[in-house]
Amino acid sequence: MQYNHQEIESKWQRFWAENQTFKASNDSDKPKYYVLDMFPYPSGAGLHVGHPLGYIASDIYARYKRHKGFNVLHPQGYDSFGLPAEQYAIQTGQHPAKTTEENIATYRRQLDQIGFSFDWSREVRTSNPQYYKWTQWIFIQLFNSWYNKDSNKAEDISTLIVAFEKDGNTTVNAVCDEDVTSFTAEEWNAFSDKEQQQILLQYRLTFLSDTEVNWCPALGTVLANDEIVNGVSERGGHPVIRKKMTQWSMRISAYAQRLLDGLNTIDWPQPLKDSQTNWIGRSQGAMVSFPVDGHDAKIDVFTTRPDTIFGVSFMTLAPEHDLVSKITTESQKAAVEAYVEATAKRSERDRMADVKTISGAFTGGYAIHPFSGEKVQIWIGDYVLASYGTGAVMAVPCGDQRDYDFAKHFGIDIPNIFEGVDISEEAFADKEKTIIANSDFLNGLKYKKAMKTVIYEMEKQGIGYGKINYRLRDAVFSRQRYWGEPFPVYYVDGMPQMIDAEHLPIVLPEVEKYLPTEDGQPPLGNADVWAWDTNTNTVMSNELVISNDSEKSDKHNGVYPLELNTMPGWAGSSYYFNRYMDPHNDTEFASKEALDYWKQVDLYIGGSEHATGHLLYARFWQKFLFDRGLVPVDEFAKKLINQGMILGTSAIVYRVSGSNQYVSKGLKDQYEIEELRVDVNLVNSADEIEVNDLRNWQPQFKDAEFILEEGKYIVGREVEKMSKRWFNVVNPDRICEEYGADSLRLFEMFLGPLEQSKPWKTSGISGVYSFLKKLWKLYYNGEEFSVSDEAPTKEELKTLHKTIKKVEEDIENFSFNTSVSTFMIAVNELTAQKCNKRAILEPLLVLVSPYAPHIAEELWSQLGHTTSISTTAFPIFDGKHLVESSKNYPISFNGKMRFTLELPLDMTKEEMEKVVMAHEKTQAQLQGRTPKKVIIVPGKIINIVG
RNA sequence: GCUGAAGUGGUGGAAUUGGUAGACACGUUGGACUUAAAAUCCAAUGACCUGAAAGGUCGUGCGGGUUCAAGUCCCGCCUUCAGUACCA
Repeated sequence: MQYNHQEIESKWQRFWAENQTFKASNDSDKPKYYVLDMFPYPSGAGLHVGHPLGYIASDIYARYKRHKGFNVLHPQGYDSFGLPAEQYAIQTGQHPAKTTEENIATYRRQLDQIGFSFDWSREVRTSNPQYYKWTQWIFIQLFNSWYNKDSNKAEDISTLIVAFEKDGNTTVNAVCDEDVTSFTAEEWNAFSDKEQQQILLQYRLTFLSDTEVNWCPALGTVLANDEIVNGVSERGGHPVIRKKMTQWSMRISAYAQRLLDGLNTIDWPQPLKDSQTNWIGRSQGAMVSFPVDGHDAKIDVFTTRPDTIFGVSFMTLAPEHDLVSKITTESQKAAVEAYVEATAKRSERDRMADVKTISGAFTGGYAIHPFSGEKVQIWIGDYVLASYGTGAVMAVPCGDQRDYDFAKHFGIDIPNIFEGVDISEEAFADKEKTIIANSDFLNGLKYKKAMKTVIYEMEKQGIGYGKINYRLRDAVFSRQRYWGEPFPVYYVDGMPQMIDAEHLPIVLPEVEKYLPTEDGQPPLGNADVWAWDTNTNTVMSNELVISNDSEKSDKHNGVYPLELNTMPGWAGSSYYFNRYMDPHNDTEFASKEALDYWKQVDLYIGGSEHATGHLLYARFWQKFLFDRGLVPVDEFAKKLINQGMILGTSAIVYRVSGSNQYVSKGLKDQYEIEELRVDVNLVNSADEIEVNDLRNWQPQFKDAEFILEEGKYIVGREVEKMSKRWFNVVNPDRICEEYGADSLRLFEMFLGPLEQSKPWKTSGISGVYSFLKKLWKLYYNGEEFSVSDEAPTKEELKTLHKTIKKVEEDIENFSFNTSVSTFMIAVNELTAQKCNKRAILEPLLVLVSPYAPHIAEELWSQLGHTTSISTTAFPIFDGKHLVESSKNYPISFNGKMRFTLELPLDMTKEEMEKVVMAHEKTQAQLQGRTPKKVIIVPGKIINIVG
């Protein structure tokens, strides 16, 4: 019988589904292991061969862990809210729920045909109301929490109210808005309810604020920093501008330090940790106040080099800084206003692209140096960013290159405060070599000592204080989109109110148009039924409640407007790993028992593109949930692996410019040509394309002429991202049909190291396919299935045992590519040995089964087993039979090489010592000296010591 | 500019972490089987010297170094990819 992958694979996929083979139990005596993939966004294009790479790797590991006796949780679901479904809805009027449903069905079919061991009974979908009920619930918990810097964790807002009632806000040490005003207990108690709510909003972990946001006019929504690439939107590449809007934000900045510290406790790839570290951007320094001459105002600046404060010769404000208009003198007004206007006109992108041009304007105002009392000029310049620090810098031209360039350009003084350093050409920024001079009480001090001294002095005189600044901004949480989680929020008198948890979920309403309303409100403004009735606690018609206008809404008997924004894409993905533990729980997002049992993800596999998005937000929510006692651990994933991308190999034809002639690759240099990408699926493994296939493919080739070389048309190749528009997408359906899922799985692993990006080349799959056929033939020597019960030979055992050893090591190290080679060697050796012995072939199947589960199950059942191979224990290497032929060992004496001996690899230490000793005795006799003692030490060299 | 990763045959990639470089696979070439093709099997395949073999020389981006021994360790360059970017 021939190896028939189609029959075998559909048979066992059905078997696994019917028997719920991979269903995980929340109650088991076995140790637990949680293997998680980043759940996919179900896009309309379906899966291409690049998508399953990480899933295959995690599936191999999950299956391996089951063989090793673990209770494995290996779930899958869909991150099903998102922009593409909504954009499709805008274009076609199709409801996003409908297209999402269809796309999920396609994904599920494609995933099933690859034979993953997912526990589908735990599937989650972020767009499912039963799921986003808990997204809304967590939002409410964030709203009801504040961050206590003394206990260094999030606490219930009620503890903050108690503190306010007792002492006002002067004694609490909280993370809050920067512009909170201080008040006493008496003042607090005298505030109106609305005033109190406004103040509390400045402390809550999710809060409303007028923030300058990244507004994308083309998409009609705000974008988070990580959704912008090079000044344009990540999706679609539309321009992005800065705009002030009232938005929900998440106080992730409260967790900046803990997000940094936590990185030391988790086994994540270093590059990913580095990019999170950079994103959080911790810098240590001081906050210093410079009074403004002649005004009742001061300029606060953050600096990492307070030790250089005596080198300050001017200050620079961001053009958007609040003080600019106030301090500008009459004579400078025209110049300053012109500069501010010019800066506002320049897009963020321009400003970023152009870092060379030095520009700025003098305000005419002066600040007073807090130590020396000297007057220093105040300038504005666009090299100072409004969004970082305080939007103002103290300029030390001798110690900072940008300040230096600015001073040189405008002819400002550059005083030197460093001992023995020439600053005539450039600034001097080497902290380690710094010795301070011309700086009063800091003279002669080195960097570290100067830092301590100056900060101490600042704090003593009330000029400033030591401070740690973070680049990490609070995350904007509102999106002007339809296809996202609605907020569980309504407004009374303009103040946000949370809907009681018992009334969740607040289900996304139907709308007729998915675009923003005419007056610029988010799409939910189009819903007819979108107001909150506090009498019945239900969503009702918003006919009466037209806007957030407080006067109107209050007149309507407790019916209030609901929040019109929806949550961003990362909301639902920030806790889904906890929901998998107990996905059908209707009273909690997961029960305490389930959370305590599974605790955290043991292995998480996904792409590195989520480094500063999902993976940072998820860590933030987990820490928050941990603080509030809702989860048992404060990092959600112990180990993480970034799988590399599988790239496409595009095919290129060359059109002779201005004609309908296409020239083969080898002759293209003789013409002036343009490159065109064509469907890779038309090209064979020799880069050859049939011109008739091309003619039929697209009308533009129909009447084309082809200039061939040796009768063939050869295409050019280019490795790039798999994408429909490059026509280089390879569909896994085709591969599964032609070669089978087991081949696809083996081949994706065989392509190269998991973490690396690598190009797909379908021609290479024949190697793994013929491996499977050879494996099959070990059991089917003729037409009939046959294995013998004879005792294996030493050679056969050697093959088996070295395979066990290597494959186990490989899986533990996630080197799945090399174990595929190991299987091939094993099959070739066993074929050569004509081995058909059960004692060898049965354990071999278990080794192969994580990689190629279908063929393994089939042969396993033909071997007479009635239970699934996935419940079988992984074979154990007995340590005895691994025998290599021999190897030359250099023998050294006092570190100098003396001679080499050929020793078999399976020798014990004692045996080796004997042989080497005998050799040494002979040598010593020949040389007429006394033999040295032989000691085998770990390592490659065998040492003889005197 | 900064941070990180990586440079090995025609190609993807191995190399027990300092011990016979190029495993395994693709591709190519030759052969067997076949009317033919597909499939399958066998052999060769880093470069150079020699008709071939035997044998030898050179070979892991470049230049040095450490070592009995370097793809692997150290120093200095070059190149590619990824992330980040006026962060005070």
